[in-house]
Amino acid sequence: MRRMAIVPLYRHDTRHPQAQACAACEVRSQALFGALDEAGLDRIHTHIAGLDVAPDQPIYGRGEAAASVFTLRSGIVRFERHTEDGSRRIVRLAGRGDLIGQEALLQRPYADEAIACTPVQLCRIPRHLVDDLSAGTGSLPRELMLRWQQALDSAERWVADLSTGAARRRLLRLLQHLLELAEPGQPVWLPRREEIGAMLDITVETASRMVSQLRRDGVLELLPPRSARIDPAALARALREDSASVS
Amino acid sequence: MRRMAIVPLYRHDTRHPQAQACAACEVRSQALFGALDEAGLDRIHTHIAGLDVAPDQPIYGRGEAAASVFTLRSGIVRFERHTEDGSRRIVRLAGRGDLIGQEALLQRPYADEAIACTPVQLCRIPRHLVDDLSAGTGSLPRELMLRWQQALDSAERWVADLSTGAARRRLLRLLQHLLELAEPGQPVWLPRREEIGAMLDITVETASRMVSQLRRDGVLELLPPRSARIDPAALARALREDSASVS
DNA sequence: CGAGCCGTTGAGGGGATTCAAGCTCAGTGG
DNA sequence: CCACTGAGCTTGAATCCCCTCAACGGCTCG
Repeated sequence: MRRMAIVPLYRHDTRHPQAQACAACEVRSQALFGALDEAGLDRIHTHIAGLDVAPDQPIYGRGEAAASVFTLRSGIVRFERHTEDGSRRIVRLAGRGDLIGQEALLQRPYADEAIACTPVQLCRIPRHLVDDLSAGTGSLPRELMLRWQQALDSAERWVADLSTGAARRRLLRLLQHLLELAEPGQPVWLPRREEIGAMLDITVETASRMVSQLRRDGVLELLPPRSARIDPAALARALREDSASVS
Repeated sequence: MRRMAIVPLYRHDTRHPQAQACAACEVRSQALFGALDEAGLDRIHTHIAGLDVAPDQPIYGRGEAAASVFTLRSGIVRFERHTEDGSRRIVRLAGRGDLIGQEALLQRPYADEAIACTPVQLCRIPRHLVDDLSAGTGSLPRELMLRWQQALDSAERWVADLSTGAARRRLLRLLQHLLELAEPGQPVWLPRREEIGAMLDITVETASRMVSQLRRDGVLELLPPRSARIDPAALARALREDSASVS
């Protein structure tokens, strides 16, 4: 049901292996433990598990007892909620360097369902490890609050940008967002039409029509297995024209 | 433009007046400084300003340099964002006991525009006061993270509940939300139709039609100056029937 | 009392949904 | 090798919900 294989991390002799692995981490500068100095890293004696999660596999579920937070090393994760009538809505995305499942630090159950959109690599950080490091006088608490603020900002942007206006504009904004999440130069991940529907609260048919239309408009070029090349200039132009027609 | 009159707070001789005022605060149990014990309160030597803000008056604006956080003692506050094309969207509400403007603690500009919906009473807490109190070994940092998580949850619910589905259902969900924000037994605050529009991304006309319809259905009873009595049972029934018709 | 804001209601048009059919493509098994 | 299948995507046609435009009444306030 869930793939949580523990992958081997880089090891070294002179310092604690976990500290070595974290010091060598390619997202350390943006990730949570970027806040730790070398001495702080050396205090990491708890095992941090590296996980790979395949697309559409859950990382955790809403309501589950939360014992760990995760740093997203690569890939894209979506957060879903279900409404009482059974329909589902994607409320936010997370990308490289983001911290997810922070509820764990408060001994709260996870608030959303977190599911991998693309192949995902993450680091599972046990709650007590963060607790121990926070107890000191370091900058970790502030760093954590910063992540929370980032998540809050992301959720509010989801309301203002992706849940407002006509379907075409919502899709254009989504493309902008996906462009930011993608590795520079690489093609962007393009969600399934059904996923686009759950993100923008539109039907698969409408999502399909809008994507096709943007393809014809030269904003988008489909690269069949769930990705696309986006022309940023054409995207910006489309957004401008769209605004103009309204006002 | 903004009313920020400093109202006198209760004073006493034996302890620092601010500690006295906070200890006597009627929302202390839910508010931020509820986390402080008596000793902690005694360390509050900085002046905390009590403010009254009239409806539709801003508390702070997006992008403003943020020097203070606020505890909402009574009333309802809305958070707004503007999209590039000029339209505005309400992305979240805050009620009694909520902490607002937490970005200030991170030395970040305010992320949204915060505006009073009803007459609002709040406590303005300077950033350094929180910094000083956090430096100790108290539970304040954890308490702050809890507020952030609450805000995040509120924003995500805004996406899942108030930005999803048909207009009627969105309004029903909004009424539920307003019911939770109201003082028990008191009539709920009913936003202007234009505000309902900005909350649910519908037009004033649609908002008006839906409100009138719910009034005829007995869910709602208008109490003209911006408030209403809601029949919780009828509301629940309406939501159930609405779900049934979809599935 | 007129001006302006707010709320309501109607009529018409447009955009999204619904229902339906057909397409591509990967995987499976004869 | 190729029919068969099912999932995902696309497109069309009809319907419906919401938006747009418009007019009007109640209310407050200068």
